[in-house]
Amino acid sequence: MSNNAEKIDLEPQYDPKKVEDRIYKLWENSGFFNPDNLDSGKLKVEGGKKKKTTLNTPHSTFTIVVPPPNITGSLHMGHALNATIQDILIRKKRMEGYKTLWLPGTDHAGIATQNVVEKDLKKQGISRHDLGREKFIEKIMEWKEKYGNIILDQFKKLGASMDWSRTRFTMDAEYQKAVEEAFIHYYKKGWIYQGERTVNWCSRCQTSLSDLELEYKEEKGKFYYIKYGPLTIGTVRPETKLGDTALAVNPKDQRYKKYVGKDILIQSVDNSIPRDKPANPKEIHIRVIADDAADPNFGTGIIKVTPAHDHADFEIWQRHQEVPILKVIGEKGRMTDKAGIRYEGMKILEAREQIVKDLTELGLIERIEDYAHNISLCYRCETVVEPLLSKQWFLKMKELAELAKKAVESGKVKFHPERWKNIFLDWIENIRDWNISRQIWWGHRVPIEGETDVLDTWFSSALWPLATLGWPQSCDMKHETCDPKNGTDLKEFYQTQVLSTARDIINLWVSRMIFSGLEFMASPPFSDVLVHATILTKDGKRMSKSLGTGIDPMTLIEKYGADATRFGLIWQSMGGQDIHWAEEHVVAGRKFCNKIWNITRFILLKTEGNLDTNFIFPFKNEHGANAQLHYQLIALVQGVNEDIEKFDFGQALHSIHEFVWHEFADKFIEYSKTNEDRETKQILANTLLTTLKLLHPFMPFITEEIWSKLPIEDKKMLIIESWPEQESSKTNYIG
RNA sequence: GGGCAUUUAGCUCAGUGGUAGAGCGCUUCGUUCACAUCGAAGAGGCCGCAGGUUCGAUCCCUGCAAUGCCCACCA
Repeated sequence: MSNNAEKIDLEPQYDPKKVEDRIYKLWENSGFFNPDNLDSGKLKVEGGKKKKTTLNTPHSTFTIVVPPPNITGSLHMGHALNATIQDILIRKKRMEGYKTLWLPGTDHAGIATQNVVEKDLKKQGISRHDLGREKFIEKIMEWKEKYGNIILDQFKKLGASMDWSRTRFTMDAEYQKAVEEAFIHYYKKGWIYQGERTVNWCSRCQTSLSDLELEYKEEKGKFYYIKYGPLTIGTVRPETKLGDTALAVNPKDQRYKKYVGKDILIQSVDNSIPRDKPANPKEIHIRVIADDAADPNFGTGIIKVTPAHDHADFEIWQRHQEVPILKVIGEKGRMTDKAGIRYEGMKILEAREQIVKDLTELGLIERIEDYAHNISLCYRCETVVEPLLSKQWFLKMKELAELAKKAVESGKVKFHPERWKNIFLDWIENIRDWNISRQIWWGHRVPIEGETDVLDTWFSSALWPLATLGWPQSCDMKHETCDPKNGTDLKEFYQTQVLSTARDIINLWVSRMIFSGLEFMASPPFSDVLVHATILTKDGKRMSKSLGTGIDPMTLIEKYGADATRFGLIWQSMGGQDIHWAEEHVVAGRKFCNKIWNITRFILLKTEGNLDTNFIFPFKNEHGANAQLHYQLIALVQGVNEDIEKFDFGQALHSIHEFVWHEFADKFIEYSKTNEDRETKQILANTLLTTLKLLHPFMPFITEEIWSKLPIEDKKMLIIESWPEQESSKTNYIG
């Protein structure tokens, strides 16, 4: 054997560095990432028989659109896991003979990107206002050219078999057309309106935010009891007192019945407050109204109504329009002139401090209690978000929500694990109109003459599965009228199959894609939503770059190789449970690579480079080691197929690992050292080939590399080799 | 205030109505020609707590606790 060792072109140890980039280039050059180069003719469509799977795949295509990462981002562990999962699905389906499309791209990420570039410019002492809108957007485009594709290159390092010829960006010219088309469509339907309402305002980003773009933090504050004439009101925000225009009590509250509908006299802290006709500048009148929003059991049972600075108060105002509205906090987070000369220009917290002092001096503070409550923060910069009266564009959600709800309830869209369906339903059933305008510069302009606002980033990403496939150019709004001559992608690949994503954007993104697809294409954009695990630190904490608790997947790939990294990620993905990240499983992955490598080495040496795969039933001994291993392999193939269809990737990988290492290597290979008959060698060869195929979606680089070194005639690349199907136990896989 | 998830070996996690499993770590032995990124053997668990159902529960039911995550306009 030692003579033949030289013929066997495998070093004793597997080195991913010598393999990965080279193999990736081979794949790219092969063109097999592009479905146009895949022949789906060999796909077996069993006559009328529906396979029992969770995937609804009646077509011969299999499509996944990648959740487009922000151009500001770099790959984090969540991306790496998600990309690996999608690659497993795509690679398996490709081997099964489907025309697979995995469509890559990036999101312009309005606020996030604007913030990053602004920060960058600030280092040079430049503000976006110095540049002006046009120049600033040019700067962003420059920035995008430089850094925007980093994350896509990182996907390549991970082995992602995406069709790069179809890479999309949400600010592409065609994509902008799609966004415009969608807006106009809604507008014509009367679902888009402009209105002055309280919105969530970030005073740092200088824009409104939707409810979903908020984060919450518990804050230990004070609860102030303030005298209003004969009454006492509790509040955590005494500075909004300056914007009070009414007091509300519950209509059933006997204590305050006599005040309802009457004006009461209160002392003002600043005689410059421009109220209506103050009889005495130091005293103002305020109306007491009855409204169910007041809970008699909370605080004193009285609400101070500040319509311009509180969502609930705004709703009260909508029911009692005789009440005036007074905007005392401005867009920059400072008190306005309406707050009075004494407070004008102060920041909110300064004003709060000052007014508490002033009220105390006037003897108007009854008492102060400690109080814990949630404050809202901007999800992009963590500034405290203010409810603020503002003129914005809104999209009516009633009918769109109903469409999406029906699709999910009827099972046209399935969530995996199923419990995430409830997250979607809770949101969609209590939905409010969507504030779709943002007061930033980077994004899709609201397509209305004279408008300076841009659209919410999520308005455009809601169209991702449509716009990336060519909508609306190739399609006249209705699925039936798609003209394949204009753009075959939409017709061929829509509806896509699996949408794999992190849980935190289920409503921000997934829900909105569902109703967009239903509205514009009359069918959901995907049949299955796979909500993957969240990767946490070993202590169960959130991975955070700023806290230094994040793990960089690129570091892992550098250290252990991409296959080992993928192994570690998938090994820990069991049933969608959160992952408390443990690097030792990547170590195990690297060891497993080496094991597979050496199993191959052994078999090539053993067979002297002549792989004999011509095994024919029956076995010489149906109860012998050869038969036993073969039947175990058949069971493995079936289990792995079932597990992947159920999205139990971790389970599938555990099964393969167990078989390869402990059954194949530890037992059978040891057995084969003393049993050198032809049948044993055939089983060795067949088992190797089948396990390489099974492993390819999980560990694509090493399996492709090994495959390329196997002495087999008329060999295809492993990436398009036939996937081991579940067949009867008396069938030969290979051949 | 609601809801969801988790709680099993030192660590990260599988698992089943009937003497508990993996990976990593640890101990001992092994320089046999695939692999020391290896092999063999081994130590190590009142399967969160308290009740209940059952002949029998880690697994089913109830309650509790701890941790994490979502949602909610209680001023």
